Amino acid sequence: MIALVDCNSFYASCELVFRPDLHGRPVVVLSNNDGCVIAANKKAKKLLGAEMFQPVFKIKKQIQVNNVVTFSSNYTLYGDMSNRVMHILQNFSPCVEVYSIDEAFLDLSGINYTAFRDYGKQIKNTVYQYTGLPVGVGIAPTKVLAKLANKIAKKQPETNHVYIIDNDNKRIKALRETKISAVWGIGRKHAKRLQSIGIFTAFEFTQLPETWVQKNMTVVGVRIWRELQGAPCLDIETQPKPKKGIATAKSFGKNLEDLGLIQEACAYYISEVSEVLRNQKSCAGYLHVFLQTNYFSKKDKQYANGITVTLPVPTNDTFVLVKEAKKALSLIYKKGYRYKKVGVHLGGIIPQQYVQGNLFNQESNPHKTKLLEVFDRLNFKYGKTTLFSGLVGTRISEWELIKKERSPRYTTQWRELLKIGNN
DNA sequence: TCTGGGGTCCTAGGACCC
DNA sequence: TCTGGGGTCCTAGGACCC
Repeated sequence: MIALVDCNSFYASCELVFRPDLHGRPVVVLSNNDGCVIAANKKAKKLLGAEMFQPVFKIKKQIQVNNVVTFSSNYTLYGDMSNRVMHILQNFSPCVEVYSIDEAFLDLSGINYTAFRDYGKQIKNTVYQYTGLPVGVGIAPTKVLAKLANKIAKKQPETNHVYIIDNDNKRIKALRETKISAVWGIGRKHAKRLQSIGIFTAFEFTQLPETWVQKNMTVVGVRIWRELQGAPCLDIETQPKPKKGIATAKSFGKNLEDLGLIQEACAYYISEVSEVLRNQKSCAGYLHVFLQTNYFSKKDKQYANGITVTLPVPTNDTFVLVKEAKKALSLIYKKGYRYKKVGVHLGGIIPQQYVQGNLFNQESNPHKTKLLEVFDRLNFKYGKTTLFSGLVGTRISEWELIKKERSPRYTTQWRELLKIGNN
């Protein structure tokens, strides 16, 4: 059996842990640049309804009228809280797959099936006791069914946030009650397609012939189809696979026209992604850079372009990558536009130890490798921008995103520790 | 005025190899 | 009428996830 543990309204819950004064109030968390709502607690979902994931300016009124508390996103906090949760879960199974920032699959083989209910409760209670975060637990024979069980645990209060599918009656019942669009792995397109041929529930989907599913939804669909019938096709992946691409692209706080500033933002993103690259001990073979104007704007002239640079030798050296990125950017930059976003993407990623030099390039410089190690260590210990390349510049506030209402980084910065009392 | 960001997997088709 | 057969690699596009 497999358990899926999922934190409820994760971002909003993280904020509430440190703001008990807000309990019972509607709370939402906003995207980068405070543009859209990306998370909401139950209360806020109820009040804002389907409108929820709209851009903020469109639902400003409802937010005010309903007295909704808004937070800018604080990924440092969410990331750290997530790590704590995942650590706790390791105590409940030697085989844990961290599936996303707020959910994990646990292999429960070896646990007696009569004990699942207690075990699920224990997981839920322990996570809550240690972190203050509420979770739901779904237990079933396959991943897709565990996802489904988790959904039921969340929706039906009488389950007390733990639901188990451990026999065929329960499985069929769950399938009948689940809309096809709510099945994990079936997105908008396939849902529409299925509905058009009269398939509305997960159960009806399982009644389709396998050949139809294979033909119209490829092997991906077949796996879901089988898993819904209780046949496991998806393994639990304990070891995170090294990333095949690492990207970052963010809107600016305001539109930029000046190439120099855009290059500095780009250099900053490069230092972020190359750090990730070094962390997983890989090198990138190519670099893609793109920039674009604000495509929502009706009055601005529009322009978007991107360029891919193959690196002479795969590298994870921030300085080399920044230099290449800046050069590339100057090739696609056109004067006279108001740019909204720049992005970088590292690809062609291979393990560090497989990097081959080429005839015209020196082997990498050992001093430089040491230097980058020191970079990463200091920035890990004292915060992201303790040490940075001069190519990034010091005008970050000119392009940085707006985060008006970011909460303190309670758990990772000494200066931002939660204070209790008046002094 | 204001509109998120970062990933994965699969398939088909083209270009190429011997 | 019949025109070889078996591969790999790369890319673009589509679908999905959180």
